[in-house]
Amino acid sequence: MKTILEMISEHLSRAFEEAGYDGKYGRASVSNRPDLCEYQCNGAMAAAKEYKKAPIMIAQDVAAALKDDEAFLDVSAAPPGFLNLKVSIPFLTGYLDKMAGEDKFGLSVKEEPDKVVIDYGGPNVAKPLHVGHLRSAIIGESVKRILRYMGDEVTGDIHLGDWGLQMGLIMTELRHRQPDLPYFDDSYTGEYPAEPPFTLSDLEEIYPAASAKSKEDEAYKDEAMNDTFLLQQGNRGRNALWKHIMNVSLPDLKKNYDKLNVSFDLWKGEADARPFIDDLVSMMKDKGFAHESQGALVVDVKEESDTKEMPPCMILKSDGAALYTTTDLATIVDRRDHIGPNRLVYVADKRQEMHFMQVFRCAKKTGVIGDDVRLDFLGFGTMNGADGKPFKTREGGVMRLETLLGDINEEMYKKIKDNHEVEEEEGRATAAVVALAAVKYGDLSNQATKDYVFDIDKFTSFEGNTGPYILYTIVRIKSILSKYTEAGGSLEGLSFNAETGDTEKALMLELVRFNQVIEAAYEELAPHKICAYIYDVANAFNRFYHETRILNEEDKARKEGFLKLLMLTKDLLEESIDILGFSAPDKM
RNA sequence: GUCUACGUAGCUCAGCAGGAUAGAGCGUUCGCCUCCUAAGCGAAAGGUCGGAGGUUCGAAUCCUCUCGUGGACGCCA
Repeated sequence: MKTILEMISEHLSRAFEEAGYDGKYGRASVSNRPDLCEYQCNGAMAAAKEYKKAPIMIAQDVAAALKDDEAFLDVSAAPPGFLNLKVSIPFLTGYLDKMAGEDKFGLSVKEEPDKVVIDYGGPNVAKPLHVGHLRSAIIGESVKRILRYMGDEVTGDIHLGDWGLQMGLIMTELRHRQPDLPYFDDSYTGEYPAEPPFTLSDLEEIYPAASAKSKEDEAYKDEAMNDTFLLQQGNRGRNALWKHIMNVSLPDLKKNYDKLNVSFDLWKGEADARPFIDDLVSMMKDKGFAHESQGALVVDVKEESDTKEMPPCMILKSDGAALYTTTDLATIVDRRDHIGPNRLVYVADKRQEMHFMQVFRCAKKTGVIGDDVRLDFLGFGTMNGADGKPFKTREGGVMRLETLLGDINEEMYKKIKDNHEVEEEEGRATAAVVALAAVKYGDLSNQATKDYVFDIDKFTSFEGNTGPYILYTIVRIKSILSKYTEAGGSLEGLSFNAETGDTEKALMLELVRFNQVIEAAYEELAPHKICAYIYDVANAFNRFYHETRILNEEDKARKEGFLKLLMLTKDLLEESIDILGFSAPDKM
């Protein structure tokens, strides 16, 4: 169904035409002066030029044409040429009725859905998830859900970092520690042990140690690069070791993403792109796209319109090894052949923008992917601490995700316990739900592309524009509804009030915005628009709640009208937070 | 150096296909629980929208310049 603005615009367009003007000027928008009106149209001022007529005259003509329109309670022209509109209750409740009766509140889903692969998460195996991985997971998950909600067929792929220098670093460090392991003996032909030569916590300690050494010790780094190269060349021992690393690391990653309510359809990684690399490179050579430059194999991706230097896209390093552009391109081949998407969305740190621009251009230029496939890069900013610098623990180290979530869960649990008596188990479960909402909403309510401040104190205070505020609103509504049904009331067959109070109508006016908000969030891949919206809805509800005694209302029909409104508000908020990737408890 | 993003209240951020008095939250001050969860609601104070030009009837929003901050600029990912 159409958005409420589209419907109002249709009425306006008809009125413009009736008054002798072009209907294109009849575009409505939500009022920015709620004290004067609910919706407004500024078309008369734009039309003034074409018709060489004072805008106020045009506005008056249109207002006159709308005089008997039942959609409006009040239409007036205001200088210099605004059209101020108030909608009628039947028009509003008619729209709400349709919303309540239709799937997805009447959202017009895509008639021709796209087949989309969204690439997000991107954790490196063998490294614990830390706060830096939070954004890609949270934003990617929400964007995936937004795309799906609009009807697209979406595949989420975690795209593990499982094939780069980091693997070589781990192997090198391991070799230094345990030189006798058979994996490093190229003459060894027997079966390798089934048990990995390390535990998860070993791995988590090995990588940072190796990484630090490689930065100081040139020879050490060369060794790591050699191990990486051997791995990529199919060296038997290195590959057996690689399997161990994966087997130890993946279950832990899954566990952590589960806790975040983030899930992937595909757990592929850079390593899975490997089978496609050779053909890809040959093709680029054969067709003359790739050429040798400073020892490396590159594809030029400069374009006439470029205002800046655009370095060529590097396909192979001078030592012949593949690098991340190679695996990203090969991954596109994999996705093209096995999924056949017409859109690819990458959610990664915005510092990688140049890289993806090169990959996209190279893919299109070399025909790896057709021109009809849309390639999008959604870059997000850095998560900073309260001091405005990249987020660190108090000791200055990298904070593990588990630690962070654990801390917030604990704070949350205390808060719940202070609020009312709860069973330990129930309180803990609620705490986890609310804490996750706090973290996710805190991230998603900011524009993804900007850096944002991750302030633990702010997240544990839970006041104002926060996830817990949204949940609290939902919980309030749930509580009222369940009180009503427990007392024997039925929520079937209720209808909206034909006469409303101010805050009641204000809430209705928020609810009807749903469709256009979701569409905007979809178009711009902008979850923060949904956050801003549900915050407005929650505010409107809480104002209504504070001045309305719902269950004590004596007029039965009126009470039922309130309850109908509550149900729709609750459903809409719950569906919205589901799109954002979190959920509400029954109590808090 | 080149390119790029951003600069809005003390702090953290919305708003930007131009529109009428620039909005929230936190913090500060003051009210509101005999009533459906006070993680709430109401009110006050706080801004020359970095600066300067320009386009326009009208600019936080579009253009140019300028200052400041962050980021990216071929063998890491």
